[in-house]
Amino acid sequence: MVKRALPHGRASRRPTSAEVAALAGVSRTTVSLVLNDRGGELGISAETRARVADAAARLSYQPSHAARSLRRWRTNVIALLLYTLDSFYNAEIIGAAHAAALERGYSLNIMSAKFDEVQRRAYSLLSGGVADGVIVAAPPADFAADLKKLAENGMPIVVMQHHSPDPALQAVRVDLERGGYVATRHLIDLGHRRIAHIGSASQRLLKRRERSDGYLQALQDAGIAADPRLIAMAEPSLAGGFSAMQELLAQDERPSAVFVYSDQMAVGALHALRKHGVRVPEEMAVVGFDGIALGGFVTPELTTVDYSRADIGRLAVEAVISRLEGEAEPLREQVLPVRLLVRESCGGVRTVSDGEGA
Amino acid sequence: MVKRALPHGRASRRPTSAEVAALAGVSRTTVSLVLNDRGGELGISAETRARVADAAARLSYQPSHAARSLRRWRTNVIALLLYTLDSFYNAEIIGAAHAAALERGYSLNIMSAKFDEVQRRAYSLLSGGVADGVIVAAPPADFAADLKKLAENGMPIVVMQHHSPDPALQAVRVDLERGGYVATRHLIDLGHRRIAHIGSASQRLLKRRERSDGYLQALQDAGIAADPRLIAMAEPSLAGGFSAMQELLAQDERPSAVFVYSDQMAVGALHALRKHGVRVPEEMAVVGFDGIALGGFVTPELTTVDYSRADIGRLAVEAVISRLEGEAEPLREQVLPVRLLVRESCGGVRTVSDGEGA
DNA sequence: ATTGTTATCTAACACGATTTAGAAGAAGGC
DNA sequence: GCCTTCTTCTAAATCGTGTTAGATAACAAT
Repeated sequence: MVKRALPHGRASRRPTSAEVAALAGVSRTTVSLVLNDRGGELGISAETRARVADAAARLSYQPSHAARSLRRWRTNVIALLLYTLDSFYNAEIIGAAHAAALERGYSLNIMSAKFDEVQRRAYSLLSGGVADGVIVAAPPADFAADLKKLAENGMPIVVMQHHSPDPALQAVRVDLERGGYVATRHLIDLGHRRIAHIGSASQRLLKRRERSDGYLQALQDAGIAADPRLIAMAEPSLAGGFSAMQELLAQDERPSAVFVYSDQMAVGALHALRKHGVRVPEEMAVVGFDGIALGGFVTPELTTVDYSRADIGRLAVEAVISRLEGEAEPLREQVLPVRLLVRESCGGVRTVSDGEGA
Repeated sequence: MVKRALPHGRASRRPTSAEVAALAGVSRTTVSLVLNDRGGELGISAETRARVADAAARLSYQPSHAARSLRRWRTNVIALLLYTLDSFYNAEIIGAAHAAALERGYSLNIMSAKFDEVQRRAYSLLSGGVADGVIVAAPPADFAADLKKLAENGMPIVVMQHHSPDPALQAVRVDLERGGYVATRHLIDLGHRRIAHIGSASQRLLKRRERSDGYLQALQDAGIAADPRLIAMAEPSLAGGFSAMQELLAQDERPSAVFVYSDQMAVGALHALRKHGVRVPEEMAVVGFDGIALGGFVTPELTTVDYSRADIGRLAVEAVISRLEGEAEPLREQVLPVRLLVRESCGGVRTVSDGEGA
């Protein structure tokens, strides 16, 4: 055999199935059958199977991902598109998604989709077939249109946490409206009437404002008129929560309670309250959203709307895979429940909801 | 042309370069040359180029990632292996890395490498050629051995933040020893003698304990004997910092200051101090590490050792790409500086170091 | 001896792109 | 008219794998 010079841009030579075949003294077909565990049914003798497996191990052969997915039309990769990687809850979602994917023989490719340019790149990668399916958190309208195109080409796409922006996309979402409702209702039950809301400016891009809708509904059901001056929007970050709270505190007639879009913003808001000498919960009750670990490590400990991040990750992965393997009729939407986690910052009884406090 | 049934596991049909060629009335070769911007030099007329580009756009043609990387020996993907996705600073690293990669025409594939099984999977993916290069945060010894094999096969591998565990791997690291030294030295200069240290249990797996070494060196230089009872190790999390601090507070003779492995642990430690009624900084000075945003939103605001997360991400990506494109002799190691960011929790003067306080 | 059956393995094609080597035609110089 | 040169394009090989259709040999049944 002539040893050619290394072609083109290749730095080194990985072994191919042909080399394994040569070492084992069989054909490439046999190597492929054995290594894909189809040797038994297709009548490759146990002795040959062992010889092939041994040869592959000796060369530490690893099939080429590119060649395999070109031939198989399957990458066994699921893309996970996230907008922020700076939230504590993402780690739980990703961990559970990883475990679920691994169990079924898939890998996760996490992509950031924070900026427009990265979204365009993600779209071109995905339509180039870099993954078999996609899980995505709330996509803005223009990106959702791209994703819809992919879905129409047969790629399973699951929207995570939020409502699906389009019927072509499946959803594994959280009952955010109910979360907003329960949080606000809790504050009402504690006697508050002037209840403010800090929302996320990013919601402007989406059609629905799920948490805010729950807030407004709870006020309406209690016969309290919503006051637009009590609603502040800001970036969903620590700094955003901080500045939104400062805005609320600048008002003549301050609210006595506030429902905040996320725990992260709520931590920023708490810092603003301390800076202004406002005692929590005595002068201002605070309820956040998400149930992140950090909420238990601030003073006062943060009351929040909790839900299972792990279930989101796991169910989203399973939804993609069951579509890919055509196991069952896919569910168009799965809705996960929320629960109010009462700690210190709201001034209520310290429990884990489901209970019916005074 | 006969329309075949869709082969095998394929859900739908994406257009191929052959279809673009047919629509434009040219050969596949021409399509390839035009779409890869080699049409000019290789004498494809402007008129033909326009026709091909138009046909590709009309079909919204996207080259198959698998076929292209099979042929080119290049995926234009850089893998980014992270151990924790729950740290606030990761977002900055990833954001900067993304921007740098995009600018050079590469994409980032973020993989979690938190669990052994995921590490094995990551290794098999990488040796299957799923990416052209790898950026990884402190790999434990067994995984580092795998990475070394990849490096010896010619794959560029860059270790991020920490010392490289092996000379075969490049490093873009932070001067963690100096950070530990500066932080501890600051506490000494403020008059503290009993200075505790909360470290990360994960360091046990690594050869070096960089921050801790700086702490010990500073004590030694000041003629203070290190007291093993003043060193507590725990998981690098909020809860870990909380429990480590509780351990330190249980001692007969409490320290008057503590240098903590990370800001995240420090926030947990601050919560423990408040629970025990220990005033910060009056009764206990605290210095963290990393400079995450959260440190500015806790009470008291956290003094910390800061460094540029963005530079780490950017330089790591550039190191991988310059190896891939063979531009220059690669640097075996790049060391980024740290700076002490003095806020409230240490009781020192509020500045941004570089200054020489009293 | 022929035919059929079973067990085991292989030759050759296909996947979709890039690239090498060279073809076809026009233009120009003699 | 013949040779060279340039411009513009293409046929065919190639990357490493998976898969289809069929080869070969051994053995049994008739």
